[in-house]
Amino acid sequence: MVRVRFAPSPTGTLHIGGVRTALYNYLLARKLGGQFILRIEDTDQTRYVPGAEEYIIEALRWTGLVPDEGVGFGGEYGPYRQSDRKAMYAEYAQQLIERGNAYYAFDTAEELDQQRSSTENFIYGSSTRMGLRNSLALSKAETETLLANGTPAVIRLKIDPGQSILINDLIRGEVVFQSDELDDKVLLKTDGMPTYHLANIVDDHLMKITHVIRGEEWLSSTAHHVLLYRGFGWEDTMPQFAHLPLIMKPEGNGKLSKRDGAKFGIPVFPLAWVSDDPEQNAPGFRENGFVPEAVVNFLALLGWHPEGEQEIFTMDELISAFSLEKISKGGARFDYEKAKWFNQKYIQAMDNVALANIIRPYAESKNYTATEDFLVKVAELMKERVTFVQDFTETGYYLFEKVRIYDADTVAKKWKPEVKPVFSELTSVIEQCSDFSAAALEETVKTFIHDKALKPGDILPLLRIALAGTMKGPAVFDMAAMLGKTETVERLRLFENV
RNA sequence: GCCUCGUUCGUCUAGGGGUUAGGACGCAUCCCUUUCACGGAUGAAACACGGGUUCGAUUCCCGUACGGGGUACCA
Repeated sequence: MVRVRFAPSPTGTLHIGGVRTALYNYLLARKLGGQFILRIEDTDQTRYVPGAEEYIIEALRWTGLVPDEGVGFGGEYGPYRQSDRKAMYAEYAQQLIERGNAYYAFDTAEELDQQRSSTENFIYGSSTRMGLRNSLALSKAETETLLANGTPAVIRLKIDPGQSILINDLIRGEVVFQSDELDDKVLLKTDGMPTYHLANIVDDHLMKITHVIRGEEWLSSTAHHVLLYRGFGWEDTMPQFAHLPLIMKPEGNGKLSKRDGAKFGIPVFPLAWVSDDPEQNAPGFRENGFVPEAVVNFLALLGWHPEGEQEIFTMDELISAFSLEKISKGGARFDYEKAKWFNQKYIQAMDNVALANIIRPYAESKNYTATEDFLVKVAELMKERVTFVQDFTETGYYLFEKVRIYDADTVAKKWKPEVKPVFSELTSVIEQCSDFSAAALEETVKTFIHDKALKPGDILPLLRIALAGTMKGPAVFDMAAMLGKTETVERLRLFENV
C-alpha cells in the first residue's frame, strides 16, 4: 500500500512550488491506489504564523488535492500536527541514546558560533566532538550532574566516520555521501521540540510512509535521514526518496521565492494571503482570475512530462499518465505566459453554464443585474477572448452597462458628416425590427447598407463602437441580439448624440 | 570554501550512438473574419565547452565552465 505525505510548515503561505510537491504526491497516491496524507510540521515555534494551517488546507481544497488523512481530514495515524506529537519525539530520541546512536550536547549557541568562525569548515562530528561539551566527551558523572541541574541540552545524532551512505533516489539515481562530511545533527532542541530531521523520520515511520517526494533542498540531508532509519533499526521499511527539481525565478538566478510575486508582478501563491501586516500581503492565482484546473495542469507540466505531445490534461489523465521516472532533474523556470495560456484554454473549453456560475460573483460585486440566461450568453460570446475570469466583466463590461468611452480613432475615421443621417435612419430601421435575432438583424442591416450603396466598412464599425465603444469584441449582431432591442436602440441614440 | 545535484530553441520540454533534433508557450508573417479573439498555415529559434570511447557522438565516460541546493537548536 502506497502512502505519501505532503508536509508543509505553517510559516505563512504555501508557495506554488509547495503546491506542485503536493500535486506530485497526490498523483502518485491516486495512480497507485494509495493514501495522500497532510502533516503539519510546526516544530519551530518561533516561526508559527496564525492562519497558515487554514490557508494550506484551503489551498489544497481549491486545487482539488484533498488529503485522505491529516490535519482536518482525520485518519488512524494521528495526530498529524507535529506539535501535538511532541512527547513521543523525546522518547524516540532517548531510545537512540540508549542504542548508542545519539548523545547529549551542552554547547551554547555562542560557543558554536565561535567554533564556526575560528575553525574553517567546522563540523560538529567525529573529528571535533571530543573537544566539545557533550556526553561523549564528558564523564558520565559530569553529564549526569549537568542534566540534573537542568542545564540546557540538545540531543545529537552520533555519526560514525568511514561510512558511505548510498541513496537510491527515484528521480536522480544513486547519490553517495561520506559520513565524515556529515555533522552530528541536532535531533531534539533545548525546548524539547524535535528538529525536522527527527520528527520527519519518526513520523514517516509511524505513519507507514512508503515514498518521500519532496523538494531538492532536502537532498543533502537525506544521508542523515538514512542514518536515522539505521539508528532506529528501521532500515528495512525505510521509504523511497524522490527529490524534485526546484522552480526557478522567471528571470535572473535562484529559486522562486515568495518575494518574487511582488518583484515580477505575478502570483506565486495559490490563494491570496491577507494578514494584519500589509507588507506580507500577496495576490494568488485564484484572485488573479485563474481556474484551479489550469493551475494544476500548468504546475504538473513544470518539471514533468509524460510520453506524447499532449499538453492539456484533466486530473484523471494526469493520474493515469503520472510516473516519478518522467520528472526532470533540472530546475524549471516559472513561465507566467504559459500559465496564462493554460487558463485561457481551460476557460475556452468550459461549459457556458459552468462559466456563468464563475462570472456571477464578479457581476454581483459590480452590482450588475444579470439573469442566468444572460450570463450564459456572456460566457458564450466572450470565452474565446478572455484570459482571466474577471475579463468577462472587465474587458467585457459593455455587455453589462452603457459604453464608457468610444474609441477615438475609429470615431474620427468613420463618423463622417455624411453618414450621420444614414446612421439615424438605420437606427429607426433597427427599431422597427420584429425579429431581433442576430441572423435577422444582420440580414436587415446588410440589406440597408446595400440599398444605400454603402460598404459594410462604413457602417459596421460604427455600430460596434456605439454598442461596445471598442473595436474589440464579439460579433456586432450577436451583441445587439443579446442586449435586446431597447438597449441596442438606446445605445445607438446615445452614440449619435455624442 | 566544502558537500551535492543539474545543463537540448528566450521559456517548458521530447528524443537518444547514425534524426531534416520533435512538440508547446512566446514572437513574426499569412489565411479565415470588413472588429478582436478563436482556429489554420508558415517562419526565426537549441543539443554549454574541451578531451576521450567509437567507423560515427547531441546521446556514453572524464574534466572545465556555468547554474541550483545544502552547509542552523529553520523547515
